[in-house]
Amino acid sequence: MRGKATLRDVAERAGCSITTASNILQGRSHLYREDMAQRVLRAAHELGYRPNSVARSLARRRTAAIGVVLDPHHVRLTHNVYAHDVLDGILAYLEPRDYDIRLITPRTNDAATVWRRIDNGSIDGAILIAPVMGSPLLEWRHYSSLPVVAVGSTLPDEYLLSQVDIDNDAAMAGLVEWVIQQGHRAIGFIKGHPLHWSAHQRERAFRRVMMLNGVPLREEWILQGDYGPESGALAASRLLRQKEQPTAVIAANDDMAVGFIQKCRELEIAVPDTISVAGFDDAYWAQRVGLQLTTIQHDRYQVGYLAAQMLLHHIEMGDAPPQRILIPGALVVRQSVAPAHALASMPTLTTTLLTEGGSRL
Amino acid sequence: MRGKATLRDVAERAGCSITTASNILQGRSHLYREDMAQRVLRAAHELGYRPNSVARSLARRRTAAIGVVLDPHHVRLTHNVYAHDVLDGILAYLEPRDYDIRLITPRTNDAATVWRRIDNGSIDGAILIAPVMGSPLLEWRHYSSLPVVAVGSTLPDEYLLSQVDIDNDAAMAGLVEWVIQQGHRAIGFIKGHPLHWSAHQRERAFRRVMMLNGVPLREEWILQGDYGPESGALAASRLLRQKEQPTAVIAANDDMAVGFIQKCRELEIAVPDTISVAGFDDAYWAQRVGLQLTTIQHDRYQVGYLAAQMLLHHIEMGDAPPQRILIPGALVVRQSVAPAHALASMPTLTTTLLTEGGSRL
DNA sequence: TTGAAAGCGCTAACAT
DNA sequence: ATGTTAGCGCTTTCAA
Repeated sequence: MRGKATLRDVAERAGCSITTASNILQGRSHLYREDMAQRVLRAAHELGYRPNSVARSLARRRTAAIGVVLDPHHVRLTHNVYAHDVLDGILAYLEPRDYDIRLITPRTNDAATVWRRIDNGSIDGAILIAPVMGSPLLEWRHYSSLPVVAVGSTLPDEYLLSQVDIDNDAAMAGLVEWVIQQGHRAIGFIKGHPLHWSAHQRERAFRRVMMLNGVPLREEWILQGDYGPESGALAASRLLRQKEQPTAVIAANDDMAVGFIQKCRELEIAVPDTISVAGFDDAYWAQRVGLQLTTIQHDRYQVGYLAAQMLLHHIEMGDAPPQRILIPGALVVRQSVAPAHALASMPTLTTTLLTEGGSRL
Repeated sequence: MRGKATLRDVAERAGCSITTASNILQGRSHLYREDMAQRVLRAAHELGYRPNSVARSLARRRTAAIGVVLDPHHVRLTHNVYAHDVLDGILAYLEPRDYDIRLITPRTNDAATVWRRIDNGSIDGAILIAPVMGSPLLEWRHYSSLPVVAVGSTLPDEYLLSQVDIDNDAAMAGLVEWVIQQGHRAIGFIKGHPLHWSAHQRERAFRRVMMLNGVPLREEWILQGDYGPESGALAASRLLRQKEQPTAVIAANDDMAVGFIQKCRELEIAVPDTISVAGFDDAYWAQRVGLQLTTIQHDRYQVGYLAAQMLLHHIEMGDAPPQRILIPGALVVRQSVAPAHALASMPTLTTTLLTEGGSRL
């Protein structure tokens, strides 16, 4: 009963060679006589035989395991809402395919150390979760020949890294456009963490769409944040202290938007009546805690799912060229953004949207 | 440079036997002459040698990896706030000790299948995350001889399972007592998911303390929930439709409390003015989204950390007898519970508490 | 239709 | 102070 029986035991009990037992247990019974197959199968069952995956990996030279590596920058998994959903998607794809998942959370920035941990022969490939700028994970090519896919960071082509991510640029562009169409001309922005590519991509989209629409960019309304709720609150106190204030603020993610709104409440500034606030990410809680945040929703689960699929593809194909998949987001209109003036005319939308399910931009 | 160099290559280049190379690379250089050690180390470095952990595991008969197994009942990791924190604690303990973590999320309830996946020789022990009643994970003893620690479920002794959990009973008792001391005599309760031991433990504590204090238990105010926010909302609509209503409601967790409060807002019932609501768990968002939930805080991270520690202990000690660690919670008084009547006298507290940091009960 | 033999890359007695 | 040898449990040619 106990995980002790080896293939040799099975073979002995079935009265055959180890090879035979191995073949039959791997489903190649058609090579043998019916009764031989039966004997082996029965012996294995009676002994409660379970193949030792370590030995198998060694012999096969593949482990049927992949690594999920969290960038050391993201100290705790917990507060990384992004990672959970992605992880779920990864698991959903890999579990039925009998792949094992190793969770790797390096605590150092030394690339050699990091990669020694990752590529120690125990996995066939790795998914890198949201590598930030300067991350040791990006030095991949120097230290490893493992197939690798990055998720949660849309990296410049130079990195030659396969990646799956949400389309930050398009989604933010859609959001900004929509806010402008709500009649706002005085719009602030709270930037994400400067080490995240997504922060820059979202900001760039914001600036571009503002300019394209001839809406003046006021640098004093563009504040640095770090994707954390506190930084949103801080931005609020900074912004709301200024003499002139925007009628709407777009935060580069929901956490900051929530922090911002909290601070507004403390200061007794009405959202969205006095100031509109939009977020980005559709974080789990943002929708259910009475904030009614207007935001961008995207399918992080899908990101993980596709990344796993892509990785397996790379593992099988050998050295396929790097690919990039960007998944579109959807604008979710709730109640944290109001039209700029009651008098403003409602312009025609150029993007499709729903009032609470979300649709593709 | 590429993960190809084997120990044999190193030995060859250093001009020594494989054994020598192995010993030196494992830190036993004191057995050899200074220059031998240097030669080996240099050869290894030049070749970019990295030991193959699979081969090492096979030879050593231990893998230096542990499994973290999520009960199949918890479909998605994502929505299991509990799991994140625990996982963080586990990682924090194991990562520095050079243990690998395998994440296992069985999708079936067939115990044989589940355990075939878990105990396939690739881990030295497992941490079972919140096994529910009837979980295949609990059939452990029939299928595996792996050291195992359960977290997030305080199981009856019969299971002979080592476990680390929060002290549901004591914490809920403290909370209920405190609510009563706020002057409430009409108190409702929303139960957790019936398959969770914690749900029963929390309910039992509620009932006990109510009786002990001579506060009448009204069954129509004790509603079934399932730990999800929607079930809290549902309970609210059911409860608030009744002719007589409690002045306070204790939910078996924060998610349900949040759902409850949301529904109250929809129905324009003031919390805590008309009805007080207390939660349990101190979920990440409950504190920051303007709910100001009075709740029980506990250190889930610590649970994970201690569980990992306990597991390693079991792995080293062989078959130590099962242990149980219960971590106390702390009452966190925020603003979702008000005194029952302005006129009620403030009773002396029998538990220590803080108004926003929380302290041990 | 079956089995012998040679590994996979490393460790660990046990020599020398 | 260093090397020889025998595995760990399984897969996989290659023969028979």
